[in-house]
Amino acid sequence: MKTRLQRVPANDTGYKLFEQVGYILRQVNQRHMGIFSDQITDMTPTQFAALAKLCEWRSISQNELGRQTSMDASTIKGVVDRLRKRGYLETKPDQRDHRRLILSPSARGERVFADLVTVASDITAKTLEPLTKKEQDQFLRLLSKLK
Amino acid sequence: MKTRLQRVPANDTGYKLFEQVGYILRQVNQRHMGIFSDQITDMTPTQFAALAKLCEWRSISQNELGRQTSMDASTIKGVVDRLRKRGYLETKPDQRDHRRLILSPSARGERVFADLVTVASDITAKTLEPLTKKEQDQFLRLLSKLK
DNA sequence: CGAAAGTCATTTGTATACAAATAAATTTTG
DNA sequence: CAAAATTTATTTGTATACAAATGACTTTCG
Repeated sequence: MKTRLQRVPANDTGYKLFEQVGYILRQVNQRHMGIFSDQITDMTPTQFAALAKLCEWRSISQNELGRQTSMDASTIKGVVDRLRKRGYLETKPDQRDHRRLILSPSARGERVFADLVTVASDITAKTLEPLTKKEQDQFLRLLSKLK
Repeated sequence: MKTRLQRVPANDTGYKLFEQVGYILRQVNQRHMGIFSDQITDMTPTQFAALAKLCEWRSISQNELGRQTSMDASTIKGVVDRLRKRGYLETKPDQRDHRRLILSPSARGERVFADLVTVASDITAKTLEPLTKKEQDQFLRLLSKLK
């Protein structure tokens, strides 16, 4: 049996890290992403969000897709590059506005997305599982106010 | 006046991205981190969490600090390296267990943390501002259940 | 019209975040 | 005790996430 490190904080600073909303948010997010990657192994939550919006819009510029999914220009670029590399979307230059890159889902992208919609709902359900149905509604209502 | 891109989704896939908890969580987290970096410019939320726990424990191994702050071994390593480089903490090898790296806050680290405690509470308050006091309690209670 | 301002996509740099592999040290077990 | 299992820290690789800078293009405004 080894001598263990101290198991109890030595110092009560009066600051409770565990009560800070940012810290709890981070943990909840970690748990959610764990559930996500258990159920969907070939795509990240961010990639899925981008693909979902793209399937909804059918045709959209890269930066606009970023705005629609709350990703800044450099983030959405990386996400789009990876989705393209895996054949989930196609790109073409905009003929009217030569700055823009127009994105569309590939047939494969649409198929994969359609197959994953149900799974995505399961993921949300599983994430909210610790709450009763009533609490879930309440939580989502309050959470949405904090966007 | 230029011809604008389509402003409305072309396709109703029946999938509501905006109702998925993971997506809203991400947005709330983004807003929170924005508030954080407005108020605390010389440290990230993650670095602050690590420093807070370190000031509480006074002396703790690197991986244990990671567990206490929900960061895996490689994440906490990077965070600790950056805090050390900025003089917020000191490291020394453990004499009893030669695998371990013992961390302690520097005098500067403790001073900076003490100064930031109030600001951190302001950040939490600001993050929760869209909710009434009653809703805030409710929200934190439900959020904590989802850790 | 033409200069100024704004937008789009890209690049670079920094900082989480986690998986997987590794080496060294320690603990557990047969 | 010695082999097996575990733990610790590190390294590598991939993927967000955002700030800041840039060049190309478009829009606005005087």
